[in-house]
Amino acid sequence: MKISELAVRTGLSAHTIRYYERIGLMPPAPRDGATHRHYDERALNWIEFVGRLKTTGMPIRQMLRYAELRAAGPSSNAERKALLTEHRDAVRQHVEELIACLEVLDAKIAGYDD
Amino acid sequence: MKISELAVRTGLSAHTIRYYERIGLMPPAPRDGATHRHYDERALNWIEFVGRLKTTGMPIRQMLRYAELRAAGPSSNAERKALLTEHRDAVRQHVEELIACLEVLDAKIAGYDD
DNA sequence: TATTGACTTAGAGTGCGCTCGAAGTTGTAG
DNA sequence: CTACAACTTCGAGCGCACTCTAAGTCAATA
Repeated sequence: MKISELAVRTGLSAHTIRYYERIGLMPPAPRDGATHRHYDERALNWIEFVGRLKTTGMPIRQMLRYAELRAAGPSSNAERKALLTEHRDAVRQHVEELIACLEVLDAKIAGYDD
Repeated sequence: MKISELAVRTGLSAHTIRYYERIGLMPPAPRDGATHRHYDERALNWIEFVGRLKTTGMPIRQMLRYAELRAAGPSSNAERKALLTEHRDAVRQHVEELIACLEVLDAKIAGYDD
């Protein structure tokens, strides 16, 4: 697919997709006759996964590390797993924090009914 | 207390506390003889609450709106409650999203054991 | 074949939330 | 009384993650 289609399907702008490639967050896209980028489903899946990392608060620096490991092939599996595990644990902790904040918010909101 | 003590007790820097005052996120602190700021427990509580709003992803713009309502006194209670309720609902939704992402992460991590 | 719209690059600009530096003033400890 | 640490203001600078502009190239349609 063309970059415009990928943009629509991921909800990103074509600008942002090129930016991701430029910084190394996406592998260089193959070109139609050395000019226009074209993408397959794998690229779509990757962007969707990156989106989840982003939603869960992973900074781009760390995503770049993961992308680098991915590009290095299966030999990096152990390190990739470690990276994701560490991130998952951080996310779990953050969720706990948010739930605690929700209780404070609920109490504050209830307080306005006095 | 002095700004340095408030800084220690909130985990913010004195720079950041002054910045919060400058942008209107904190009411202007009373001064010791028109010079040094001094704070009471109420200021500490406010910063802690602002910290929870921050943790839960509220942008400063919206905090400013809340701070403004707070400064306006009890007549703004209804609007303050509405603002917090809206925010709480957004946080709840975000927590749901994070939990969904956690499932994806768990699956991905488990996949490395194949 | 001519036009139009989507693509390309390089680089500048934006908004957020601080964070720091400089230069000067004040309050306390010795 | 002196030294010095902590305070003050103002404004510049920073890191992040885009976001946009300009100027040019390419491809499909009328």
